Amino acid sequence: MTVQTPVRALQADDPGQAADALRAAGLRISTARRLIIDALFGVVGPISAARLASDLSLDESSVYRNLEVLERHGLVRHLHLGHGPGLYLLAGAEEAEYLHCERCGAVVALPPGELDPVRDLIRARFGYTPLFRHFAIVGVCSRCRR
Amino acid sequence: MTVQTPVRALQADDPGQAADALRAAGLRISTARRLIIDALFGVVGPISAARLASDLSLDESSVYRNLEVLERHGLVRHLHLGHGPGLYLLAGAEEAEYLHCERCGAVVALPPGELDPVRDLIRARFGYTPLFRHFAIVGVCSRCRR
DNA sequence: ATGGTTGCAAAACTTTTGCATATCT
DNA sequence: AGATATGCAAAAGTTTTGCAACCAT
Repeated sequence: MTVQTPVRALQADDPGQAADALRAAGLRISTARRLIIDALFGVVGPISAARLASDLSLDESSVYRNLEVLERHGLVRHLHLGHGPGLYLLAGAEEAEYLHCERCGAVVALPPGELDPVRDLIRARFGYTPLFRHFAIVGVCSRCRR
Repeated sequence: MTVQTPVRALQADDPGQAADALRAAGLRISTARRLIIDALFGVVGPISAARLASDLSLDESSVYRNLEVLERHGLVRHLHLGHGPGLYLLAGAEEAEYLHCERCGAVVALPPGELDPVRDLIRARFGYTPLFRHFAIVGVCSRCRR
């Protein structure tokens, strides 16, 4: 119901810029925070807090707290593919939206804009503007559909 | 990833029919089960297991187990509006799909078929068939969008 | 030095499971 | 009687919170 607004939308193309932006915002760059930032820049897709914690040997609570800070400052966002934990990824340029096959688990990241016709159609017909950014579109891919 | 298939799709227009159908399927009609069925027929929209348990003075585990049985037999389904607990409702004729405003919490139930053009558009462009039945479309309603 | 951060522990929240008892047929 | 369902307790999975110790600035 309540949507957190970023304190200020930071942006970064690499871990160094991210750290600088955070420092400029008055935040510290602890070892854990740097590890998490590096991991997010180094990983391919969205990743769970549990996996980050395990990969980086950090406490999950610390990972969640860091992700929350990074998210509040606009460097990170998270999404839900369906059931299971939230998945975190860098915010910014590539604001992909996701399709998720609930049969085989396949995930397709759509470049921004690809879903605009869908959004327009739903807005025109129902007066709702869907935000597929936070909750993926769940369905079945063509292969699983037989 | 795994989708439970109903043992056999039962159908019922009232609590009595539901009970008969369950009995015919070899299940018992306990007090708790009858209460839950009655409540689902008596309530307006989707309802959480916790609310059912509290309203009916039943244990939550019993409610979840009953809902799982009813769901497996095709009398009940559940959906997710976003964060928060799953919401249960009668399956059957009115297989509505839902729009959910994440600002104000408004929920709109769309009659079956209303989203078909959207489904077709997504299938045509991306080779995915969205199933908006289990995960609602989350977005902002026109009023909240200003 | 001081205040932000960390790990650990515990709790909150949703859902599942084990088990002994009670209930339905 | 016999199988099924119930309540209670506990656990699993995800996320949040309290707190003392620690570390970045």
